[in-house]
Amino acid sequence: MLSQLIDLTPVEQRALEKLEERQRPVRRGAVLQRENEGCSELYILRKGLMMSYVLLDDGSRQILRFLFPGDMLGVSSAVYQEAPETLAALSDCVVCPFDRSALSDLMVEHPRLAAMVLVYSQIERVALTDRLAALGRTSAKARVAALLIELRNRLRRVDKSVTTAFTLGLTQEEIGDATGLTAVHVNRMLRQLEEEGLIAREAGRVTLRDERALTRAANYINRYEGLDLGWLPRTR
Amino acid sequence: MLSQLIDLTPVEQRALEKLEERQRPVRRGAVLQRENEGCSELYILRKGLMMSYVLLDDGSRQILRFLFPGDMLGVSSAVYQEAPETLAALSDCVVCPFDRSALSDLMVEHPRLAAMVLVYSQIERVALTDRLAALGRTSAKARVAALLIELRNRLRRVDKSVTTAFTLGLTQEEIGDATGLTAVHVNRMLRQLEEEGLIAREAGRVTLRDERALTRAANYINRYEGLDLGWLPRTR
DNA sequence: CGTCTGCTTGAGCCTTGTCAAGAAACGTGG
DNA sequence: CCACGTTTCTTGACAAGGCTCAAGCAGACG
Repeated sequence: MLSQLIDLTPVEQRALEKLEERQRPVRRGAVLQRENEGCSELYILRKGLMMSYVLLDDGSRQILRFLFPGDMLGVSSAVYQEAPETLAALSDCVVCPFDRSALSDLMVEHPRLAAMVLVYSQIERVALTDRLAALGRTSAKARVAALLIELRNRLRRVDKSVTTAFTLGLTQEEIGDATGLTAVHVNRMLRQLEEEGLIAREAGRVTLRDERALTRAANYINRYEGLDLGWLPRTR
Repeated sequence: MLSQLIDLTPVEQRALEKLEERQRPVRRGAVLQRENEGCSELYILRKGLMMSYVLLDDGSRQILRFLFPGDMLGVSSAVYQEAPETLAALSDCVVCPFDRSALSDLMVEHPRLAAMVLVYSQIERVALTDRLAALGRTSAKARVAALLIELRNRLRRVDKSVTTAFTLGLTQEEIGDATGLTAVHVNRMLRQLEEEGLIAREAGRVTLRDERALTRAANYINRYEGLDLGWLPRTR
């Protein structure tokens, strides 16, 4: 992920690889980090699909973000005594845990990587504000459409062969928890998108049939494009 | 802001002050940075209240964040060729503009300040996820209550004399654009909170009368507390 | 003094949620 | 490979929270 945005020097590459020295498998459904529990580790997701979520006290869940291979997990938790969100695996995953001190060392020794971590966290921030605007100001149909496009785009970053069809490894309840809807209503929206010819569905796979109309319905922006990183520090 | 979280060395303090060398007044209602326009400057807000928002293509607005003295503005815009959000002044303000390269220099020369910028952006991120959960999963009343508490808490960070009463310099339409509601419904919710004795209102001032009940109704968490910054790099 | 912006309130509607029940898919142990 | 239990999907009927439209009012400001 970090390495996809700029060309790294061999030294920087080695520093990043050092973060990924250790590997840990995580079973589907397992929780890597629980909200309100202490935790001083960060992770890089190597394989699989994860999510972060919070539980409200009426028991409802808000999924904050889906996490893909290459993503850095738990940065926000590292800043707090107790994790502000739960990290859970949606499929069998592999993560590379590393200590907060490793992040600290990285920032001292590789300012350009430090800047990249900041850039990365800003991309994530803007993606979150997009979702905030979606939940605050768009219809149920638009939110579901936006979720589908976003999932496809992020899958494509990992696997270039993904084009318009993909397996969405999510239940409709999970889609609802991400978009602020009920599972029942998600079902209705998917059906509606299907009836209108915007998507097709079969056996857990979704095909985006009219991407233009879908993007328009969703008012979606790909936040991994349009970056300007020319101002980053030079390599030491 | 950055300086409130940890003790800085004199050298670090001077580096921060350098960012605030220049000052620029911004009139109430003025726009400092417009969505989709180029922009290579960042700012530190010195005085006044600002907001960041996006406009959707049906013309509706989502306010993303309110900005208080000490906040760093435009970090996310610095990462993109075009600003992802608009920055506008809600009252007469003073900002200190500085160039992206100054941020870059800071990260090279003061790793601990670089880490603080990252910490700061993570606090903001978590506050955004709280709002995401509020919009996705809580009632109109809870959202309005959460906004009131958050405003009070952030005002108090700037001015310790603020306790339970404060002037909220927002129209009900702005509250609506922040909480994903219409101005009309915000009005009804404020009235309801008042009738239930949770708040009092007079002439633009709000008093939190039953903070415990309000916090419970809002399920609000103060994200400027509970930090753990022991792992930050040592000063060089 | 007139205009404009913001606040307030009511009536009716619409999007989304709730509840319920059956069908389909999935996973597991025998 | 089958049988069973469990999860997930689907659909309908109904309820409700929040939106729209509309109108009156109050205060700010030129």
